[in-house]
Amino acid sequence: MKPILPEGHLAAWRRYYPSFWRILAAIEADLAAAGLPSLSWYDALYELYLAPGRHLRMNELARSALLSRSGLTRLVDKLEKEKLIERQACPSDGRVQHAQLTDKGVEQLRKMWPVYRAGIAKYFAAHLTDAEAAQLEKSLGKVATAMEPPREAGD
Amino acid sequence: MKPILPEGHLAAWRRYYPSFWRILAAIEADLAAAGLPSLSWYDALYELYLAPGRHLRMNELARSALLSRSGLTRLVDKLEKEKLIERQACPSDGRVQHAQLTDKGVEQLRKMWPVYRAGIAKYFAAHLTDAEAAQLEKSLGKVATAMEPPREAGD
DNA sequence: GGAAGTTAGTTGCATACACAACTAATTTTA
DNA sequence: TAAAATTAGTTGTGTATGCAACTAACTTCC
Repeated sequence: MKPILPEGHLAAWRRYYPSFWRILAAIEADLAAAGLPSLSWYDALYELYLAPGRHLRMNELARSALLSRSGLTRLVDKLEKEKLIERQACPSDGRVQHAQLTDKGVEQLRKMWPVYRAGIAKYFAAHLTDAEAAQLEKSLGKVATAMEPPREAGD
Repeated sequence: MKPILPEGHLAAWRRYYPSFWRILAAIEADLAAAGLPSLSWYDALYELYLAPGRHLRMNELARSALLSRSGLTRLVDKLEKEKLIERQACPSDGRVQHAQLTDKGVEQLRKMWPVYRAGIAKYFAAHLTDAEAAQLEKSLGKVATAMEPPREAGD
């Protein structure tokens, strides 16, 4: 097996990988220090916030929030207990549950965003020029798009 | 709180974040499918491989391998049980343990690398031109360098 | 040199997550 | 329409990880 992995690309990966982990840990620490829940809560709430009607099926939410379905079930349990979302049975398909963002959920997003934004600014954006950010967005956009539909069947 | 986070930088973050998670999940799946251990094993073994004498203190290894000290202790337990590393008491300081890479550990790295490399190539590098990879390396290098010493005391 | 403080590593405990097995509901097939 | 296959979500179980508390060893300070 000899895949095409030029030195320069490997060097990029060797920056990409640890930078992400360290930024993530720093942001999580900031959230925890502010008495706020973790980024996985934010991700799920934010995906619902973006969705039309502010609701998604569990399956869709799992995909957007980068979780397995079982992981999503547990996360939704916690979010529902905090009344940040509500489970709603789908009238047209008895198997489907919708996760519906509540006003309290929107409020939680508003509380978390300043801390999250500050973390992105401090740990990530502060080190990039406008041009670099634009270039990064373009390059990683291609990567992200390619990975987007995490189907199991071969491409 | 109004940190400097221009739109373009936020857009870059919104690509960076999910692209990383998805690539990581794909690579981990490939490793598991090949009957190999996870990336955290690779990271730890590789850091030891790079270190002079192929050994590091637990503390140093925890930092390089992006783990908490307790997490590292548990990981080293497992690596040692597989004889991929050995714990060695430091002669000059009785508190210190060194993790020493064994030949079997080097062998494990050699088994994992082709799968890991193929994942990097397929999920990451394939979508980037040489110029983009170079630019990414430079930009994320600045980010990574800034995050590098994860000290707890305020900057 | 001995008490107090610091440092390195480990262990107890709690949490977050994935995979596989399960249940229930829908769709397909004959 | 009844059986088989598929799909959505949940639950059982195992694993990885972090934080806080702990132990042991070194350093500092008087």
